[in-house]
Amino acid sequence: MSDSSPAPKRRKEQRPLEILRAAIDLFGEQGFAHTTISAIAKRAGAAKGTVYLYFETKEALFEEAVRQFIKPMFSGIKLSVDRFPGTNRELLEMLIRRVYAQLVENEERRAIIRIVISEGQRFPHLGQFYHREIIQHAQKMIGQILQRGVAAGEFRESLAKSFPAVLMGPVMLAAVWKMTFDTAQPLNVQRFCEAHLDLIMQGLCTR
Amino acid sequence: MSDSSPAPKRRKEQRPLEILRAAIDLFGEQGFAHTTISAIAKRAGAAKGTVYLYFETKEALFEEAVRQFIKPMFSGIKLSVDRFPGTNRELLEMLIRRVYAQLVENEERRAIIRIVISEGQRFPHLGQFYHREIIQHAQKMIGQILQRGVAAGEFRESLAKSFPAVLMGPVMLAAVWKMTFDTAQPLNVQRFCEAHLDLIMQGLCTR
DNA sequence: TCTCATAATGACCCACGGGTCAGTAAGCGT
DNA sequence: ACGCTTACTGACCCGTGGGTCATTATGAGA
Repeated sequence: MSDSSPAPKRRKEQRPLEILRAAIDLFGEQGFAHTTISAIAKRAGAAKGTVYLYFETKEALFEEAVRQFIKPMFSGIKLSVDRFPGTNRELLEMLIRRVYAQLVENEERRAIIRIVISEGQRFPHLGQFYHREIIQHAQKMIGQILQRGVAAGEFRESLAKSFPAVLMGPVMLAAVWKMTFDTAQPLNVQRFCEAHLDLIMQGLCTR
Repeated sequence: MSDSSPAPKRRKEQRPLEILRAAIDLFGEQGFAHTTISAIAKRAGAAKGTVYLYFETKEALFEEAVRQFIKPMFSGIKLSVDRFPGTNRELLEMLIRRVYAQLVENEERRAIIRIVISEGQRFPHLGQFYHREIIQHAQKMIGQILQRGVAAGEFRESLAKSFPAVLMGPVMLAAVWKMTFDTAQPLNVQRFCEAHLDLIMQGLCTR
């Protein structure tokens, strides 16, 4: 018997993780400055002092919490580019759909994005870390798909190969929109995604 | 003699504007929570109490400062769609170039964007205001260009007409990149803009 | 059941910063 | 010059929240 929630005292080495979870939730909701250690402790079912048992300072807790949740962001998106059965066009399409599902439609992930943007100035580590863990991998993956697609005659030679990120522009906009303008004008992510795919695949101009 | 900086006491009805300028600078650099009224006052060459002569609370000052600088953002971008001499394609191209120049390359404007994203949760007014003053106008303008372009046979029928914002996605990404990842991997905005135009005009796929 | 190492607690300390207000001094009218 | 209005000042007040630490509670081993 014992444990569960009423009196799960003592004997816990999963405490740090519980605290990190609570922390990332609150930092995402309220930002760094407006989140108190007491609030984090309470949500984690612990006392304030317990937090300081595992983390030196609020800053340290913050950085570790964000890192903890940046790491797995890419694993949800990663797909084996090498062994994909379909065309490169289909692969790119699937990748983009997956990014919308993983980054735009998922509230916790959007919160991470907001945190990185908001606190990027005061915590340059975060921007660098996010770049290393997500952006770089994504760039490489997209670059690879483009290169193969061109070789296979599916894609034309475009400037996008120097800036793979340009393909993901609308994703960033959708994420920001959801966080910022959604009350003013709700965004239908599904249809936005379709418009995005339509645009980058076909372009605007007639020929 | 007199005035200038050493002892510009009293007699000022431009005081509020000086304070707003100082405020927007610091809010942009450090965010809402980390900016102190004393710091704003000091930068404006006034004492703390003076700030409270013109603004009720820190929140009020913040909202007014941001509004003050959101308003003119669109005027720098606006162009007369009706009487443009060139093609719709040229018009769209010029519009996008101008948006990069006004929003991405200008540090103060980027700061506004970061503020709206960062503080959008705690100050929903801001998101709504930005949407009303910038997003809505921009959507209308782009929608108009697309519509005419299709009518003139320059553009194909695309899903972008339901989501004009999708065209501006890469702009948002570039702005965020400059604020967040630029130390990790500097962004060449000029060339990024070219890649963006290339992409949306021509698309990726061969035909 | 008793002991002891240590996980956990929360009252406490104190720096910081939003907001106040009694006092100061700059100009203006006379 | 002399007052009088009022823009302006900054020392002060006090709530908040990061960080500490003496004390308590827990449970594993004897």
